Amino acid sequence: MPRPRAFDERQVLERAREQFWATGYAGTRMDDIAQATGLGKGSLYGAFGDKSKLFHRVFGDWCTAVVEVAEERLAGGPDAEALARLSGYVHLMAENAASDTERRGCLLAKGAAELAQRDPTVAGRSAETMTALLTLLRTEISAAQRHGDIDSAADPERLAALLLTVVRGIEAVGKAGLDPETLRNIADTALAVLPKPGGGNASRPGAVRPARTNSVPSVPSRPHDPPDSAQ
Amino acid sequence: MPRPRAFDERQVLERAREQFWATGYAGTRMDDIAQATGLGKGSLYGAFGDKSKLFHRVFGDWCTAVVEVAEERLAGGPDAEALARLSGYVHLMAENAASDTERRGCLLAKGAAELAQRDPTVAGRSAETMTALLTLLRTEISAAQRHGDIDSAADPERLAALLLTVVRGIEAVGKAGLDPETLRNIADTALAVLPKPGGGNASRPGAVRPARTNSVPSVPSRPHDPPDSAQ
DNA sequence: TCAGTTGTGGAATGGATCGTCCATAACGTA
DNA sequence: TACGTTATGGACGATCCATTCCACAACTGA
Repeated sequence: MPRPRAFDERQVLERAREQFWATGYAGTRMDDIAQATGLGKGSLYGAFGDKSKLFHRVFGDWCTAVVEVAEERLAGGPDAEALARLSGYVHLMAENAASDTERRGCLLAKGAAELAQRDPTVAGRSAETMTALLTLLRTEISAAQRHGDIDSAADPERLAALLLTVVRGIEAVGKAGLDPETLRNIADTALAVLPKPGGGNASRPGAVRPARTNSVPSVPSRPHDPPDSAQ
Repeated sequence: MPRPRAFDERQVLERAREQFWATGYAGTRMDDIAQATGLGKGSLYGAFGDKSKLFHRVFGDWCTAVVEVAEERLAGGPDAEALARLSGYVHLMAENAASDTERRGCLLAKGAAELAQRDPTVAGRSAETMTALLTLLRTEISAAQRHGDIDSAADPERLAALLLTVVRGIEAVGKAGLDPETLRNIADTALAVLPKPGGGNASRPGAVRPARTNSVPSVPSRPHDPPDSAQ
C-alpha cells in the first residue's frame, strides 16, 4: 500500500561504493553520494541510516565480493589444476592492481587503513576477510602439494600466508607508485619461487629468470596499459 | 632581534606525526595538533603554513626515515653477510608490524592510501620511497648472489620487488587483522623461499626449490576489481 | 631602558557538512 | 475515486573545522 521505492538499492550501493572508493570515507560527502545516485538526502538517510552505516554496508559487500572472486578462482577443481588456479588468481589480482590507473587501490585496503583502528566493525570485517582468503589459499596449496606441484614438506599454512601477503602487497606497492609491469612481474616471481618438490635442493637455473623468456605469462588484452601517468 | 621560538620544531613535528598517524589526515584536526603540541594555532600556522603543508612535511620526514632504516640495515657490508642483512631487515619490518598493537600501520601506507590519488606530492614522495627501497634491496640481493647465498640465475630486480612487496604486504595484512605470530612467520617463509643455489637449507618448512610457473592461462574474466558492476 | 620585531595563543570568521524536517508526490487498497 | 502510508528531495539548523586576526609577550640591539 505504501509508495514503492523509485530506486534500485543495489545500484545506489554501487554508486556509493564508487564515491567511497574514489575519495575515502572522510573525504566523501553525503551530498556527493546524493548527487551521484540522484537520490535526495531524505531518501538516502531513510534507506540506509547514516553515513557510517552506509559505509559499513558498502564495505561489507566489497569484502564479500573479494572472497567470492577468490572462491570462483580457487575453490574446487582437480588437484592437478590447483597450481594453475593459484597462478590464475595471483595473476588476476596483479592485473587488477596494474590496471588501476587511477590509483584507487582496493576499497578493503583503503577502508582498513582509514578506519580499522577506530571502527571495530571495519576491523572485524577485514580480519574475517583475510582469514577467509587464507583458508582458500591454504586449501589450494594443499591440493597442489597432493598433486606434487608444490613441495609437500612445506607448510601450506605458511605458504598461504605468504601468497596472501604478496597479493595484498602488490596492491600496496601499486598504490605507492610502482609501475604496472613491475606489479605483473612480482606475481610471476612469487609463483616461481614456490618450493617445488623433487628431491631436495638441486640448483635450478632459470627459476626466476631475468625475464625475456617465455616465463612471463602474457595477459590477454588488458584494459589499460599506460606507464603511469596517474594523476 | 626578534623574539625567539619557544618550541622545538622537531618535537612539534613528532607530535604532529603521532596525530596524523593515529587518526589519518582528514581525521586529524588542527586543534588536536595544537593541543598535542601545546602550541597555539597562530604559532602552528606561522611555523608550518597550513594543514596540508604540515602533513607533507611530516610525511616526507617519515619517508626519509623509512629509507634510512633500510639503509642502516642493508647498505654496505661484506657480501658474505648480505643475506643476513636482508633477513635482518625483513624480520625487523615484520616485527614492527607485529608489535603494532594499535593497528596504526605505517604512515607511509596510510598516507598513500588516503591521499596518493588526489595529492601529487604524496604520490610522488611515496613512489620515490618505493624506488629507493627497491634499489637497496636489489643491491643487497646481488651481493648475496655474488657470495653464493642466492641463486645467481635469478633476476635480482625481480627478487627485490618481491621482497619489497612482502614487506609492504606484511604491513597491510597486519593492519587488516592477521595476528603477530603469523606476520613473523610470513617473513620467515619469504626468506626461506628465496632461490638458493646448490647447497641447502633443509630446516625451513619451505626448503627452497625455485620453480617456473606454468604460465598463466585464462583470461581474467573481470578486467576490474572484485565487485563486478552489473550496471 | 626603549623601540622594533617576531612569536604566542585564544577568540572570531567563514565555509562546509551531517543529519533532520516537512510539504508534497506516488502508489495500493477499500 | 478517496484515503492512508511511505518515498522524495530540497531547505534548514546545528555543529565542526581550517584559517585568520589581534592584542599581548618576549627578546635583542641600540
